[in-house]
Amino acid sequence: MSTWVLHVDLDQFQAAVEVRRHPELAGRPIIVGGNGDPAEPRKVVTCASYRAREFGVHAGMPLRSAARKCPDAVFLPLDTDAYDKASEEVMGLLRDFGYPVEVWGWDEAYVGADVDDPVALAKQIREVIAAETGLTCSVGISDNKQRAKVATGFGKPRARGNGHASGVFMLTEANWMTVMGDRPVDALWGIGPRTAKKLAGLGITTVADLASTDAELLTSTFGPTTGLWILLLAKGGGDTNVSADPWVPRSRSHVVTFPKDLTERDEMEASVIDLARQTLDEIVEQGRVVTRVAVTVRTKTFYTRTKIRKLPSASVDFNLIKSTAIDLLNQFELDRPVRLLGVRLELAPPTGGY
DNA sequence: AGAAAGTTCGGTACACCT
DNA sequence: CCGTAGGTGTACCGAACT
Repeated sequence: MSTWVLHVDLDQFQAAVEVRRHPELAGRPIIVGGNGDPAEPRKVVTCASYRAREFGVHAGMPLRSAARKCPDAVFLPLDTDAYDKASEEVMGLLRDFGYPVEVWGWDEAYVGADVDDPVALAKQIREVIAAETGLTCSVGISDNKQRAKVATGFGKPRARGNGHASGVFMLTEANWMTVMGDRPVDALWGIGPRTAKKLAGLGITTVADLASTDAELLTSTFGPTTGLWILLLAKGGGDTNVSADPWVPRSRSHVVTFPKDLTERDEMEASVIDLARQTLDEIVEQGRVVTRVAVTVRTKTFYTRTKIRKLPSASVDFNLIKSTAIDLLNQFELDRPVRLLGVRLELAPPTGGY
């Protein structure tokens, strides 16, 4: 009996939730993002349905670009409450299987299970979620989280050929190098464009290249932790622990991108105060306390910097947090138009009892 | 006295998801 | 040449402090 890690990932989550409550939209290209206005600048696609992706639309793309590529799409605003609720439905069903469930955002979770037939379990999970919620998901199976997540990608509808695939893919020691060896390093979970570029500078471009690289070279380039970690990832290793403990947020933040850049300091201060107020209200509601305050500024030129300050002691005092945030804001030059402002509150660990 | 070594803090880079 | 959101987390580095 082995311990398996299943990665459950809902397909085109936000678009699927929208179709579920607006069945007449089924089959149409759907683009969820911003306030649902495709003409709105400075907003991006949060989720494109598979139908919309056929037009080259994908998450992170400016809404206006998406509108150009797919003018007939249905554009919808984000409805976070609806996604929260749908996510909870799914996570509840997953927990009902009786295995530890580690929730990873709205539409993903890891399930740790000691079973003889993880494929059968994966199929059951897909069936139950589809039957109970009308939402579809893909499941990746492995013995650690990173490899399971990579596996899910091969189970996704786009990766499936003409209706033959099950939405389940298993990736283990047995097929890891065969499947992954020739793929670029950024196919690994945790290696993005920057790290891939740095690796390319060392002549390392594929997963097999990376897996056979000398640990010494990697640690001297990426530091002791990251160097060994990416080597482990390339060999198919990863984090094997699935924890059902509830997630405890370390911070809470909000940023706002202005429709038009701000040039007046008064406006900037007002915005930072708003953000601080909103963020503080949310963390107070959750019974949390602030330890550090950070302010982010992004200028017209996309130059983005954060300044951060520790409070003398943990606090929920709005006046203190407000004045700290304004101090931080005033540490910036602020001589160029400001595109975005953000406030992040870092939180003390929750105190034990009640 | 001075070096060494650990801890805290501010700041940055980068990663992930939609 | 155009346009590039929002949210959260970890790693690392240098300087200050101990």
